[in-house]
This record gives sequence, C-alpha cells and structure tokens, in this order.
Amino acid sequence: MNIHLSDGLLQNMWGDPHSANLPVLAVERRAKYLLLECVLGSVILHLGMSGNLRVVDKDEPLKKHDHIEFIFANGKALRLNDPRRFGCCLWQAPGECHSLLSKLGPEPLTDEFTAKRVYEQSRNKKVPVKQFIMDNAVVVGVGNIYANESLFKAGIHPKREAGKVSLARYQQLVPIIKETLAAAITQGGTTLKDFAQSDGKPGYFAQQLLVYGRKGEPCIGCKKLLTEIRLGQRSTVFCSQCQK
DNA sequence: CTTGTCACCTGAGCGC
DNA sequence: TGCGCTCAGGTGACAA
Repeated sequence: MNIHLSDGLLQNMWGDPHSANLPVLAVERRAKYLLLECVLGSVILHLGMSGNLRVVDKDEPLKKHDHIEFIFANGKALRLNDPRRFGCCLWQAPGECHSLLSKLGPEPLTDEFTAKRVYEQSRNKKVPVKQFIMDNAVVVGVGNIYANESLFKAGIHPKREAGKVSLARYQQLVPIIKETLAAAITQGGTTLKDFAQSDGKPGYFAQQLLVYGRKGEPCIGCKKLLTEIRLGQRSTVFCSQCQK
C-alpha cells in the first residue's frame, strides 16, 4: 500500500509517501474509527459526517473532495472523499493507543454496554440524558439521529438529567439503542436528503425515522405535534406528551 | 471536575 | 440569475 495525498490533510508519515511500501495486515473498527493495521503501525480513518471510501482503478482521475488515496499493488486505489472535511486520517504506532481511542466507552452492540453500567456511570450527572448517551465515554456510535430516535422509543424526555433516570428506564433504553442501531445498520444507515451521493447508494433508515426531522409533524403515538429544541448545539426533536 | 459553548467545513436550500 | 445567509453533522478544544 502506498499513500498519496491530494492536499495537506496529512503530513508525510514515512518521509516520501510515494516510496512507502506497507502491507495491510488487517482492517478493524473501533467506534466510528476505521483502523488499517500495517506492519509499522495503523492508519486511523474517520469519515466525519460526509466522508466516504471507494475503491477505484489507481489511474482514475481524482474527484472533487478526494483527499487521500491508498494505492495497492494490484493497481487499485482506496480513496477518501469528504466534502465537509470532518473526517480525518491519523497514524498510530504499534502497541500505541491513540488518545482519540483510549477514552472510548463500550461498543453499543456488545455485552459491555449494559443498563447497569450506564446507570452507575450516570449517577450525579446533571447533563441531559440525550447528551449523556451521545458521550463517547459512555457508549460509542450513538449520534444525534439515533439518540433522538432511541429516546422517543423509550419514552424518555431528552432533557431529563442523566443522573435522575432510573435503572428501570435505562433497562428500557439500552436495548432500544441496540435495536435502533442494528436496524439502521441493516438498512444501510441513514442518508439525509442533503447527503444523497450520485455515486453511492443511499441508506434507507431515514424512511423510518419517528421524530428526527419531523418537527411540527404529529407524533406517531399520540398525534401531538413534535417539539424541537437544541441540546448541545444539536437539533433535538421529541414528543412532549410521550416523553417524560 | 463539570457543564456549556464554539469551531471546524461545505453544499443545499432559502429569501430577496 | 445570483448573492448572501443559515443550517446540518461528529468530535475535540477550550471557557466558565
């Protein structure tokens, strides 16, 4: 694997990236980070919110917003395209745990992520429960959309203090988060209207969003119009009647 | 330590 | 038609 930079996102990791020759041993994932494990260390990739990876022939012309490419011996190239540039590409030496990864909470779809754990971690926390479950130190992978959806399904008001949510309610919420994420993955994720890619298939989870993006529309449960507030600078939509 | 706020970045969508 | 404004998102940095 050779690496080519189309702009200044990454400094030369091995002096001249064109001369680097680095077999990829494994591809792993932690939270929303993708790890390309190589002999000399790992490439850490994050797609931000608008990034995508694609495999093309290495001679194919670069597209707008192609920021970095990994060129393989078989003539193919893996390219990171990211219009909004919230993604990143980092390097981690062998045996090292990058500071971005070292403080992450459990993976949501594993047995590590339990109601008991979340409950205990939330005691005395005054932060709204929505922001709490979006905190990567609590659990990874719960972004704004899935936080909104999960809280609605669990009937929990997004602004409720995390420390005042009972164990019983976390026992409802945690499985719902798992189900919501699992369903979204099955359907290829959520492609929002402004992220439809001409060269990539959209995700279909957006078709079954219950609250996100539905401000002012009737709650599917009680028909009351959904409310939108902002929590942590993020759009928060909920039903003031069904979520307490 | 906790909690709140801002920045990063671009393109879509809107009003004028 | 085209300009300028606002907004969206994940996450780190920093202020209070």
